[in-house]
Amino acid sequence: METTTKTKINQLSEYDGQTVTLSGWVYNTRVSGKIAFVILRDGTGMCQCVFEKSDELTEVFDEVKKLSQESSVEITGIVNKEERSVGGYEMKATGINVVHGSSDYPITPKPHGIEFLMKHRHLWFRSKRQWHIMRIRSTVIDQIRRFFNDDSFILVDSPIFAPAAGEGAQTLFKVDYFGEEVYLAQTGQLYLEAACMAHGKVYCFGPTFRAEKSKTRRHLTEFWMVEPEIAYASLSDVMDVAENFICSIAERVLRDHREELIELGRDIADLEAIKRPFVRLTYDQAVDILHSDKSKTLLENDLKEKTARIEELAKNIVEFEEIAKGGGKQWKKDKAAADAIAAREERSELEEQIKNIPHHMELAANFEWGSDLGGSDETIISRLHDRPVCVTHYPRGVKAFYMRQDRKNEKVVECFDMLAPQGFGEIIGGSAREEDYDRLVARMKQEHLPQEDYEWYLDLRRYGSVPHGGFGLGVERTLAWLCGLKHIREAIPYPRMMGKFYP
RNA sequence: UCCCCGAUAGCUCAAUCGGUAGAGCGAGCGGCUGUUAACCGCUAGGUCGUAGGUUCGAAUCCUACUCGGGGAGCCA
Repeated sequence: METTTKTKINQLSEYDGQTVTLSGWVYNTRVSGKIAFVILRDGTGMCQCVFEKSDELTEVFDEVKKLSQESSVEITGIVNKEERSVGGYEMKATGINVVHGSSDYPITPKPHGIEFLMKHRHLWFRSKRQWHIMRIRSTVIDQIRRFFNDDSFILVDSPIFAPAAGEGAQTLFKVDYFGEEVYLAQTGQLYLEAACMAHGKVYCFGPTFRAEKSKTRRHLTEFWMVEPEIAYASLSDVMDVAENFICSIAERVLRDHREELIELGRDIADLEAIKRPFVRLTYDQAVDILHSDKSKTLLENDLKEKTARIEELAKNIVEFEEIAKGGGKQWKKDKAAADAIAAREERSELEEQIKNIPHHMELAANFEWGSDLGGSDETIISRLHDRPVCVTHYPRGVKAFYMRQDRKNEKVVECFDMLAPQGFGEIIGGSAREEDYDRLVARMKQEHLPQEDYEWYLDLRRYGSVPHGGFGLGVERTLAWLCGLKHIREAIPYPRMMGKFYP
């Protein structure tokens, strides 16, 4: 094969009419008697390469006919604008070099089950949907760094091996550290507070580990968290930063990935609504909402809507199955069968949700001041709003020892949880930190924390203590929310969940 | 820790009341010059998750176990 200019698929518009070479992998092929279409992907996009059989190209054509999915190839041809083709450009191919012929690629263009896909995560990346998600993840992470770097935050990463267990030791992973017991960190915050007193504005960004025995669509045992910490900041200062931060991520993703979001089925209008001011509620107000008719009505309507939807689905399923079993085009039958499966899945999901609604109503109605908001309570609050909601000033007892006691109401602390809208739930948790030595020590005693393990932390209150605060944002939950993913496992390259660590 | 659902061809799923194991995709072969999950014809492909039990007969019923999915609690 002749060598020509090498280029990438996302650069093709610059080479209209020219002969170039693309290097990539075969995504799909459609071969007819004398014409063959090869969808090539090269990491930057997809391009349809068209091979027409002619006397000069007989050998090439025969080779193309045998191409299998995910073979790696270099294809040379003339670039031309083509409305019928996916990216707007296609290639009239004249030559092909098969770098490596693949055979029996496991992931076909037809649907697969989640267990199978997870076992093939290393290959699943190549599929279109996963490809979009990973690109958006990369942008989100870039924007996270950019936001803080542009605002003069200093990156100070915290250790992953952490000595003291602190609160919630049962959710930490134990590690043997040369014969001593240490834990995988579940936050870098305490370390960051120290760095904050040196640099003023700092952040850390890395993986974090939770040994929670949760098997749900919202949980990972290993996930990424970014945590900023700011000196001389009040709770409201910290919330301002958090709100600007979320807006900047939403804007950036909308700017750079509108097409991908649409392909993922995300409602763009929902994301465009992510504008300041966000809603701020105190815990007391949130509790009032839970007790109010508004919550009751929401859930009652929910019950009605879901019940109606189930009836609709039942009808659809019958129709789909009739089409699938009856005569007609095979592809129509295939589609109907696939639709029937999807409808069944949606139905069983709705049934599960309906089953939980009475329980959620009860939880909300009987919610007692002093306990933490549960998942269903958060869902109610966030569903009542079309932009993120910050719930502030939780009771002291349900929050961590380092959170700043409200001087006007000592029963609560100056903290906030940011809930993503439309029922998605918590993506940020943050607070002002207790800067007063005596109050902090008293609180540690209440929690039975061994003071000797925290002497270094208390030093921060001994030498030039100032009001300060920060928050932590879960990258995967944020990405899942932005992309409208049903399950968090798609938001991280190699998900680690309870009982799952392959590949 | 608790509750619900599932396991049949490489993949996704069928199999009516307990009566000889089926289809599509993928693979192989053949056909087709504009396909978009292409299409059409043919071929190969099975220890019905494991171990017991009921029965003349079990993919189907019962029990236990294993693995997977979802949810509760807990959490970002």
